[in-house]
Amino acid sequence: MKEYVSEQLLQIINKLKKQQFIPEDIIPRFTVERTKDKSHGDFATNLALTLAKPAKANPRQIAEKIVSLLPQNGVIEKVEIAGPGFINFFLDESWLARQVSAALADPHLGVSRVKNPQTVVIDYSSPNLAKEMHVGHLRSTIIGDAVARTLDFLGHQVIRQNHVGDWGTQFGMLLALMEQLRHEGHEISMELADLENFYRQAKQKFDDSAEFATRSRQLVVELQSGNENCLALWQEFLTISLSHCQKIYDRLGVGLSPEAIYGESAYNNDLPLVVRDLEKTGLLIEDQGAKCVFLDEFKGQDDKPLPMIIQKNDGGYLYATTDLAALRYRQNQLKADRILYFVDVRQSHHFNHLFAVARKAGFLAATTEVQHMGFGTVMGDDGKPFKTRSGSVAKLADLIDEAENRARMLVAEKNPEMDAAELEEIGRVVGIASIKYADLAKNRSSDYLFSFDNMISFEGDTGPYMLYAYTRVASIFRKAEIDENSLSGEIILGEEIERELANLQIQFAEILSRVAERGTPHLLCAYLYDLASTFSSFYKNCPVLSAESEKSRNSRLQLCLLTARILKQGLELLGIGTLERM
RNA sequence: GCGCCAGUAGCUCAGCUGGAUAGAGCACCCGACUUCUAAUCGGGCGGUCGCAGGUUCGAAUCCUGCCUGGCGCGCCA
Repeated sequence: MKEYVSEQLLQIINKLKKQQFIPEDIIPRFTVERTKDKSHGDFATNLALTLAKPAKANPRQIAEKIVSLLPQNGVIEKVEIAGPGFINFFLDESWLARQVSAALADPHLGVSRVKNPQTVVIDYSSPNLAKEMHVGHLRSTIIGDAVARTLDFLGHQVIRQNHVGDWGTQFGMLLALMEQLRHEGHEISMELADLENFYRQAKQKFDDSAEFATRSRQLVVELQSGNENCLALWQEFLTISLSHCQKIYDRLGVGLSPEAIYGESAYNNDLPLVVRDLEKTGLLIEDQGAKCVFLDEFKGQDDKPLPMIIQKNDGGYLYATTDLAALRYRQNQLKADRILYFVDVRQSHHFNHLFAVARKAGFLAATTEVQHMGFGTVMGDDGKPFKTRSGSVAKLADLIDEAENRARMLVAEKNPEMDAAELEEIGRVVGIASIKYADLAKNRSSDYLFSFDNMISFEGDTGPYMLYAYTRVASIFRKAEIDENSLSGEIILGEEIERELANLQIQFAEILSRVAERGTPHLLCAYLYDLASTFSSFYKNCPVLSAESEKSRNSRLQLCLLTARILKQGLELLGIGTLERM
């Protein structure tokens, strides 16, 4: 209805131009916004204020003129002029009520699919397979996943790409260690159970033993030249490492499966083609033995253009080459209309550079959107990147364990009589919800402080609060023993809080499209929190099952039902599961 | 040195394309459970929006300068 109001105003602007009230060539930059203060109605526009200068008139008078030109309609019940010349719109209550009914009748909750679906490639998670997943992968994984789910829900064709680090020099020492251990008669899969430890061992040997280091380098060369034994060993390593990742994804409820895996090694054969294509465009320049691309827009020290090194002086390729190959593949093979990278914000320079080179080289169509959805660092209490108590990088598996344990203990405290199995299940869901909600609720691009105490607290704006709000609705329906599909009848918005709740419910669609556009799930979190807390007030003030009339009871049950559905759907888009009781 | 990002209540964070009296949560203080789960709700306390200029009818938001912190800057990813 925001669009509806904007539409009406645009027509009025045209009328004002015809009347020569304002000059023909003026394009007013006005906004229609939801108001913060209910006394200002549901929407407000600053149109009259922006027209004051071109019309050479008092904004309040202009506002009156605009209001007089507004057509009668069933959407807006009342219009007021306020302050310096704002126009406030009050939504018609019965219209609002009908919107609620319509959303309830729609399995898609009143959210329409986009008219022009895009093929959106989403690059997220992308862990380095040489090591275990750690806290640094958390944000990419869950924010990327939430955006992927949202785009999918809106009707886009989403292609998830897990650009795992499965290639490079570090694999030499890992393979060398595998080889050695096998030679000594160890069971490799056992040794790889703790990947982190395995990596440490390999690194240690690499640093300590010249012989081992030589063998490692040799294995890298063999691997890259396609030696079969070497590839088999490498494949074995990947299989185990990928299963570690999949375990984490499954625990976190992240929608990444082996199908999404398309790692660095997948582009090996494309790398020479990237060089070939770049040579054709004349962009490739040899500098100090390395093949580079220089763009004037990217300058380093001394105002000299910064190179993007495509091929090293020893013939080896770098991440820029792989990233270019990936862009090329996503454009040509996957037919992407839009490509999103959920990668640490510290790489923003690299991505800007990359995108510019790719455009210049013709790897990207002019219409293809490509965006680096950078995210900030997860910090510890000390304001430094989050570490464990022992000072090492926190493994995701350990983080999840701790969240689940803490959640289970708190749930047990609240429900001393709950049986172990249910406790386990609830602890699991609450623990994961806590981690994910705390992260997703923060603005993507800035750093944030990781705190178990804050996120698993059962008070305030937390994952557990959201889950709790949902269980309260669920319990009404359990108690009422009614089939939710049998509900019908008119929605009555008698109480202020009911009106507020309905008003929020019909905003779901516009929130989702903003999340999809900007890649910012925190907007959805804020919205759902708003919905949940408004529901809590409603729940307190408006008896549902014991409402004063059957009509009111029916109406309130429907408000409850829509709240529950939006909460469940919204949390699902965030990748957070719900519980029927807790 | 150059570039990017950040600085908002005691703490953690929102604040949309410049809009009305800068908002939440936590903490603290008061009040509310014979009634659908009090993991809740209502109220209070708390802010020179880093500083100084500028643009504007209007600036936390845009521009300039400065201060503080973080990050990045040729063959790692």
